[in-house]
Amino acid sequence: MKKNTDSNAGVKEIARRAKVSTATVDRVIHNRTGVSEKTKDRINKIIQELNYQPNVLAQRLALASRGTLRLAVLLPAISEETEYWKAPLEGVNKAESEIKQYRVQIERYFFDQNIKASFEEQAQRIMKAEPDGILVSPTFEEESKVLLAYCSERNIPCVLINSDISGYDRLSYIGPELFHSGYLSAQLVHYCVTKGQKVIIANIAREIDNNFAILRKEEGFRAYFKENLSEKLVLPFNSTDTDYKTVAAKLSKLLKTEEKLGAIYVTNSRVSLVAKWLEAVDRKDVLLIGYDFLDENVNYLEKGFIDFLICEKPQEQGYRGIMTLFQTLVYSAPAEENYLMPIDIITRANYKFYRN
Amino acid sequence: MKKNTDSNAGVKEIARRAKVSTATVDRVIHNRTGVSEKTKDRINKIIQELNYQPNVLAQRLALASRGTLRLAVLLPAISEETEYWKAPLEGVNKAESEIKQYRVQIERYFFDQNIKASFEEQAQRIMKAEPDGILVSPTFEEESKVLLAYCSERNIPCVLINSDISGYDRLSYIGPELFHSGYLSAQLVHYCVTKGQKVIIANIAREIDNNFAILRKEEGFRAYFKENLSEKLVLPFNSTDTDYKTVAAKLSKLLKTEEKLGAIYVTNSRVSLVAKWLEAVDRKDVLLIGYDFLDENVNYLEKGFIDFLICEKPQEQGYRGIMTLFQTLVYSAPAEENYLMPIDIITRANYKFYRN
DNA sequence: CTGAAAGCGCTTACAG
DNA sequence: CTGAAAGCGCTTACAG
Repeated sequence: MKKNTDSNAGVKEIARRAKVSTATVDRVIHNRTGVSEKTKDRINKIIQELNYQPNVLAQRLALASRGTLRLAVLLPAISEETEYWKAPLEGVNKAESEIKQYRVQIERYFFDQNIKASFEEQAQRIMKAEPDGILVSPTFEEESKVLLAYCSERNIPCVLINSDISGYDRLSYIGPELFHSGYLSAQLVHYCVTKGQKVIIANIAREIDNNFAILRKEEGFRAYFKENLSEKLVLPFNSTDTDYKTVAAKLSKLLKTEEKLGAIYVTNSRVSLVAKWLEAVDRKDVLLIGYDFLDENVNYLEKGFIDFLICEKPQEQGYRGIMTLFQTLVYSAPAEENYLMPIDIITRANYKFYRN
Repeated sequence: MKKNTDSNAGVKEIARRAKVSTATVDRVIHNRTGVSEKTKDRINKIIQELNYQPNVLAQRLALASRGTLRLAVLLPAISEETEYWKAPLEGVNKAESEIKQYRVQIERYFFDQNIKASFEEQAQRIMKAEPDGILVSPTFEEESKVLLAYCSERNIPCVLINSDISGYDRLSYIGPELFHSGYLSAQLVHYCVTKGQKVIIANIAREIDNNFAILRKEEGFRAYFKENLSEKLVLPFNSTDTDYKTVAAKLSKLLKTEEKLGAIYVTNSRVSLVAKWLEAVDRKDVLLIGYDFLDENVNYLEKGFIDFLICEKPQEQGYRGIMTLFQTLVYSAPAEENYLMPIDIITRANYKFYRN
């Protein structure tokens, strides 16, 4: 077996040809100081000639002798209310198991989605811990900005997942493009309802007015109707109570005054509440669209009460977030500023093959 | 910085505790012969205690000193007829660039999808070359079986992508689950057409009767109609001519006798031919579903003549195929016998975010 | 059945 | 400004 053909020559070969040591070659490769212009040029020329590609394996292995990299992750806690956040965390775990060889340590912090102060508190803890990189789901805008400012100041890379904060320094945003997510849902509704049927857009969340994700999806949804049908067909439904009983009562009330109901679009993963209600009032004829590949939702998908689940790969968001931090910190690899997730459509017929 | 905490002790630490050399530890780890039961047990116990996890990096780096691994890939050539096969090849290329550090060499062989003999010929060339592993898209069943028999005999791992051959030894099948792909399409049609409308199922391919993929999708499609509507609504359309002119003429003829046409389901990537025809006869009202994220198809998706594209990640099939061979050959990692791809639904509203 | 030693390709602390 | 040597954690050919 040949080795050191041009295509896989290493630092040794370069050193030999340049009549220097591998240490000097290494210095040039990494643009470190302390090499005379003359030798630098000579070495660079040889690197060009050989089309040198570093062996990433060996690089990482050698790097392992350096200190541990500490990453902090700040995510909503998994609550009874929603298991959504399990998925990004699984993604983080998967990434961790892949890179733990390289002495990466991940510290996990959780906050209560409904309590602003808990976010603030955890953010403070992170800043005290001084990690090398941060992954955060910026549920609360103002409090997130504090964290982003801290990172910016100390040059700590910070990746946002699930929702973005504009106008602030961050390494990368990894998550859905919300407008088109709503727009797509409207398109599906359009395909499935008959002329003149009304559509409910249901926002079910503790906070709606500050919930950028919900508002943006609604915008996209309405934009489609404006372009292709009429906004008059869209009936708003808002509930800041998120328990089944209240939601069901409110929906029943709305139903009384509305006979030509064709579809309901729920702007988040609470779609199972509506599905439960549809089951209770025995209305399989109403098209129901909502979010996220959660057990309960899939359950109603199977039964036929949910027609479409929209899903934006939450697991991959966590996974890719960690990997992005890692690549940046270890190899100074450039990161995509906006990594938008695909908008997956899941039905009763294809959910068995879905991979988060 | 600590090292050798229990969680990242290596062979050295094991050797120290067992009072043997690392070579012996290595033998035990890899179940090699030539170690006395007694020391074997002792070492295994320590491995358990320390919850030893090998450092994959170091493993691979050390392995690099062994010979080159030679993989053969047999795929349809990219033709003017369809650019579909570009994607799996790109996946192969991506995998190659990730693992080329480990001295893996990939030899690519291409055959003409329409010429059985060309498949045979290339298969012969591969068998002469005696590669360590094979990735093949088994377009021609009988000829593929010859290749599979060869692999089986010599214990060469073989991965099939895109379509499967049952009853033969192979390491793994990576590709779509065709029945549900057809079934899902029927479900989408069901959502979108109104009562009593007819649906054309269009098979456009040189060979139809031997084309397992097409037949199986049709089965799934019909099964849905049988369960939920009626098979009588399904009109067959077959064309073994794949040029636009012939297809268009045939379609126009069929259209004359059929007034209540609601949708057309094309069982492969030739959907753009039908889209072109719909454009020519100005029938945007007909729902059109077909396969694959090809430029031309996406073009018609954008224009509104294609409504849904079904896509089964062809690029990932190639990528994962190579990775599976690699993992198996290098680490004796177990492979999933059937790795079924998700069935992605792409529309005008989400195609911009799709990632093959 | 077992071990000492060299090697995979790169990086670094130290000495000059 | 430069180099010799050790090290990352694992594997292997060779010697006994």
